[in-house]
Amino acid sequence: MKTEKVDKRQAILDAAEKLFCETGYEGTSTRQIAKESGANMAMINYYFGSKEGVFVEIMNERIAGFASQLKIINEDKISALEKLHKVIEGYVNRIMNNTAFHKMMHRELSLTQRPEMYDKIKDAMSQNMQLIDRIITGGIEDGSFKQVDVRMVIATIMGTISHIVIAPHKVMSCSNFDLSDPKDKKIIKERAITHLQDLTTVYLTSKK
Amino acid sequence: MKTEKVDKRQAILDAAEKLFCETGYEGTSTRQIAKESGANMAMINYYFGSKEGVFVEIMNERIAGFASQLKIINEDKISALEKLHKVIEGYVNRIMNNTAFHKMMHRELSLTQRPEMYDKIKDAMSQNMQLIDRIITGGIEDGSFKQVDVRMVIATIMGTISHIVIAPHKVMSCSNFDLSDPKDKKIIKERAITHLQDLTTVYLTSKK
DNA sequence: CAAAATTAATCAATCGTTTGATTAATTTCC
DNA sequence: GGAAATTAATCAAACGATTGATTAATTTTG
Repeated sequence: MKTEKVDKRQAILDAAEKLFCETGYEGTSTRQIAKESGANMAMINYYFGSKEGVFVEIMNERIAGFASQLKIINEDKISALEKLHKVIEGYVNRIMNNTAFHKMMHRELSLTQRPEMYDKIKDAMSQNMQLIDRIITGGIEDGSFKQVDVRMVIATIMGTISHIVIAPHKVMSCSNFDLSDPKDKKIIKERAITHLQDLTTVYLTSKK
Repeated sequence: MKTEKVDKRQAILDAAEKLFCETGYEGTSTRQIAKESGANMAMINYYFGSKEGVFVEIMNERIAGFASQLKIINEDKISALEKLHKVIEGYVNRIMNNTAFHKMMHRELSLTQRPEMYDKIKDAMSQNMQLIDRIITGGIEDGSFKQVDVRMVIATIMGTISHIVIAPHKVMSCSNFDLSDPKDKKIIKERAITHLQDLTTVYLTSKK
């Protein structure tokens, strides 16, 4: 029995995601998607209505998966700093395990073309920021953190992670790291986590 | 005298840059560029050979302008921390005065399609990183900075700025900031500079 | 006038989508 | 249970529209 014939619908989604990540939405044709997935071109419209329908489906799936993971942390009975460290670890892992999609998300965020998508990504991002905001603000209020520009600290946490993913790897590190190599990815992940945890600890708990 | 008839060539470049920023390279047609610039379609190929020729021209101009500005700083006879603060200020100003182009650059960086462009952006970014690297490394060597993961600190500086520019503004700040409003832009710029200078100071010069 | 700039018209290629037909699977009915 | 009817999945071919590019003719300019 071959594993070949699984699900044409899913094959289209997989191929489309890969191509969208690599060459962008406008840069990917339905014919490429059809060829890459092994499906007939008509199947794209049959299942998803349109090319944009495929895109929306992909983004919705991914965003839903993203949102569900992080919320429990803020309810833990641990210190604000420990919460923040947990969020950093979770965030780094999530993004660096989905680098291609994360790039695509950022690309979409910098376009004005598909407002529906833009709003969806914005909302998802907004939720994450609010979560971190509440943790830091909580830490400030209970005196364990000093007074800081909370939104800027959030920009630093999220921005650092994004930059590591987006910037070319040979630029990031002096040696020849490669994020597609699982071994190197693990090393970079740990460096990122260590750095951000250290940075936030020093910055948020330093005296005066 | 009308300001109308200036330079068709430049009009094409201006229109193309605006459109490329708004809707991406693949998402912009030569006909749109022609209409927006008031030039005939054939003029695009007449002056630049091809659509990609226009794009390359725009990127080259911008990147050249970018690279020329920052190098003097490292030769100043000031402390490593002061150098770093100057770099941060210069970097924030440069990027936040060219948000549209910066978004486009990042978009291009996340695609695999135009290797020539990719390499060009990579090299420009690499130069900037090396500059910052030398400053921080210098500070560590002369004992004014503590031992840190230099490349990660750079990712934090650059990533923070990028995130402020790329992330939706209503998400960044609690109130309704708008980067296209010069007044709000100035406020955000100063917040960003203050934050990053404060952060690097605390982090790089903290004891232990 | 000659060179440069600009135009409208046109090109082949590709785009996303739709069509009508065919096969495979499922449900309905006697 | 088995023929008939219905639905779902798949296909090759073609659709009109748009793409980037080019032509040849015309206008502008020095």
